[in-house]
Amino acid sequence: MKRIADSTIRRLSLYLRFLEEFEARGLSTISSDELAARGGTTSAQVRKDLSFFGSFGKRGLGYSVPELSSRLRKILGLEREWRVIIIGAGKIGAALAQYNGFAERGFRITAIYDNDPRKIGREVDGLTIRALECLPTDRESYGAEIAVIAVPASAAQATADLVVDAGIRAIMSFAPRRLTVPEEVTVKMVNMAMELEGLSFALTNRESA
Amino acid sequence: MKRIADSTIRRLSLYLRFLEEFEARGLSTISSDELAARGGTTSAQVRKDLSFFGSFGKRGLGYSVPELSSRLRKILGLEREWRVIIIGAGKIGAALAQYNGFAERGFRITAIYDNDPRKIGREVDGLTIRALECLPTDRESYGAEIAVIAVPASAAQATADLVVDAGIRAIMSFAPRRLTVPEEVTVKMVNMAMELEGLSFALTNRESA
DNA sequence: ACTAACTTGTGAAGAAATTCACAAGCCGCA
DNA sequence: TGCGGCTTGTGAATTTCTTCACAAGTTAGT
Repeated sequence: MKRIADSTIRRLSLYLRFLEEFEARGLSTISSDELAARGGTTSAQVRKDLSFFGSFGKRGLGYSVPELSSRLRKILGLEREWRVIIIGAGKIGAALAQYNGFAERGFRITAIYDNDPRKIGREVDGLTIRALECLPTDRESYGAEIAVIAVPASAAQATADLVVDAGIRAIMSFAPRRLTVPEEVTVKMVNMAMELEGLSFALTNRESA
Repeated sequence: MKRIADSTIRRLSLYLRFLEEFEARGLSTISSDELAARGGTTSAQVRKDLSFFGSFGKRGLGYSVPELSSRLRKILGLEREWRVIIIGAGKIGAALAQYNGFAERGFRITAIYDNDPRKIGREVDGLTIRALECLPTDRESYGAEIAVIAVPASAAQATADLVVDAGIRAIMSFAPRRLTVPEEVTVKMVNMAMELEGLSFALTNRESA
């Protein structure tokens, strides 16, 4: 399969959301134009995005909402549950552990780790914070596929090494630092301070026309 | 000024982080190659990114760490403090209010709003949750420039309209939905469930070569 | 002053992503 | 069956972003 752009996947994920809303409202078909309007893109973009994976629509009619959403779920790998562990029980880690939005979309948080002795043993939303050293052995029982790294930037690489050793192949990192990982491991960086700086830039350099 | 790509700004923000680390370690110069290595990009990319704003380096030598970081701060508009209000005191909103990372980078959270009567009046990290209706009048006193929208998707657009009316021109939204705003308003969407779905896709469609 | 070793800044080339534009197909109706 | 209205799927054109490659400039050493 030809390599699919990141931006395409992001949009598919967005389309899926809209389809689910349409599904909930009982609508049965939708056109690329309607999907595009919701997602802030163009109908050609929607069709191109979908075309990488097949032809799901009917000319003259549009897409069947249940069918397309089921196809997208399949493409995105959302027909199964994914187990997620969180490393770092600080503000971000704890907030993520408590956030319901993940479970709703099939990402179940199965464990949270920290290396601060004062935090270990405490509970966050029903999960006991575990010692980071336990991760390699715990992994057998939890069998998680995804790790969220929410540790200070200085510890991020070591943490990444650890989870990679534990067999995890997907990382979402909140540390503003490139992680060096084997090729088969996928890393997504999320950094809200960076997003805010983007807004700061926009506010500062707004066209003064 | 020619339009600057979003990805460029994101990288500048990242470079600035590395520069600050270098600064803290007392290093005085850095080459585009070193910056690139940290950021997971190429030296040509670094130089091109910087070239949109001027020539900050010395051929043969590299960049002065203090000078470049000061330049970047200026470009990104980080020489001043920005006031941020948070709309929505749910899990995400509350977590953001408590998170120190923003204040450290010059984004001061000045107010948090919700429309749930049970939440109004409660405290989050020293801030009292205020009624959403108060936003238009409060604005005078707070004079915030940036709004973080952390409300359910169904309320996102109405919330956006409200903050735009209040004169805010920069929005960071956690709702997976396109917000329709006047041209002069900048919106950044952040959605962690979407990021996780990107990982799900990667795990599912990993090359089986 | 000259050379060797570096590194920047930048047009030009190349790659990637987006948009255009239209043939092909579907539906409903007469 | 044929026609009109609509929407998809997709090569081609276009725009945007990244990488290449090298002249120009800097420093250090002799």
